[in-house]
Amino acid sequence: MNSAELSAWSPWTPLGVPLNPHVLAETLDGGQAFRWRVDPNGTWTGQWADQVAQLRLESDGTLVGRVPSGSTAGLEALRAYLRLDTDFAALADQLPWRTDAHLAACLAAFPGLRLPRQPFGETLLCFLCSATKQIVQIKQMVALLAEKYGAPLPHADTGRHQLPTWAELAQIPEAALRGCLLGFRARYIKGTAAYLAARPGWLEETEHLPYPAAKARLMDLPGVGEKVADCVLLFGAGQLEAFPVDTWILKALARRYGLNGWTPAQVAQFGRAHFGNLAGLAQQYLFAWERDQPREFNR
DNA sequence: TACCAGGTGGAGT
DNA sequence: ACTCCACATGGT
Repeated sequence: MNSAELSAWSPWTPLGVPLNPHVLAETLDGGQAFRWRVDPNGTWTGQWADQVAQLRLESDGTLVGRVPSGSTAGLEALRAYLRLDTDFAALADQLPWRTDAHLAACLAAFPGLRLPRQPFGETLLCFLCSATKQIVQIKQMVALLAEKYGAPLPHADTGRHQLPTWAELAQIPEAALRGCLLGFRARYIKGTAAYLAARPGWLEETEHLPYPAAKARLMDLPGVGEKVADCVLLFGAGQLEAFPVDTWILKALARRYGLNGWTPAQVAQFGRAHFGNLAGLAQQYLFAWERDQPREFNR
């Protein structure tokens, strides 16, 4: 990054939430979002919609952020993205950690973990890319989609792009999508783009439906099953009751709760019953903790 | 080299 | 309703 780029940012602004580096990394780069990168100095740069922002931790643990200097609405967009008006510590305190020692350990391991509110359509796109892929690989696919097919960002320093909109995706041949390392997921994305193109307003309506109705509608999309629908609603619509069951959650519940051999549907039902209406928040702690275990204890 | 990855959809029981 | 498996491709 050169000095001209540096001067294009607003001053660093305290955001009022204490964090540690581990939790910040888990929040931005732990499988919720796929468009944040950290430089060797510990400064994170991330993008969503037509926004770009930077985050870093002061030595006292204060989270500070900045946005492009010409972007007047940028700081408010960053606050909304991070849900700074939501007290996640208070929400976590409502989880049944007092009677669940493992959950208590997960909460203690990631103090201040939050669930950013990502753009709904982008969240759908990212999790359509996610099937049987590692997080680093999902990031790569998403980066290629933005680079090759997304509009340049306003206020951007060199080379930053938005993700392509669903209308734009509908115009891209499936073979071209496969050029973004999407593999068989290209067909799902193409099919979803066609479905949405034929139904103006469908996605916006779905975003604001109650959880069960929204989930049912999302599952009409090709490539969207229970898990992807729950991720889209948890990370892209703020539906904290959504409880995505992926391979890590299957492992976590088998090992830490004795649910060996349970199917994803059974685990999902257990999650709702045991963790309650904030099950999705509990899920994120369990997911983070499980992935954090040393490999030799984690296969 | 095998096995795994923030799964889904379709075919065959 | 449940089980099995193809689907692409890179990481570990």
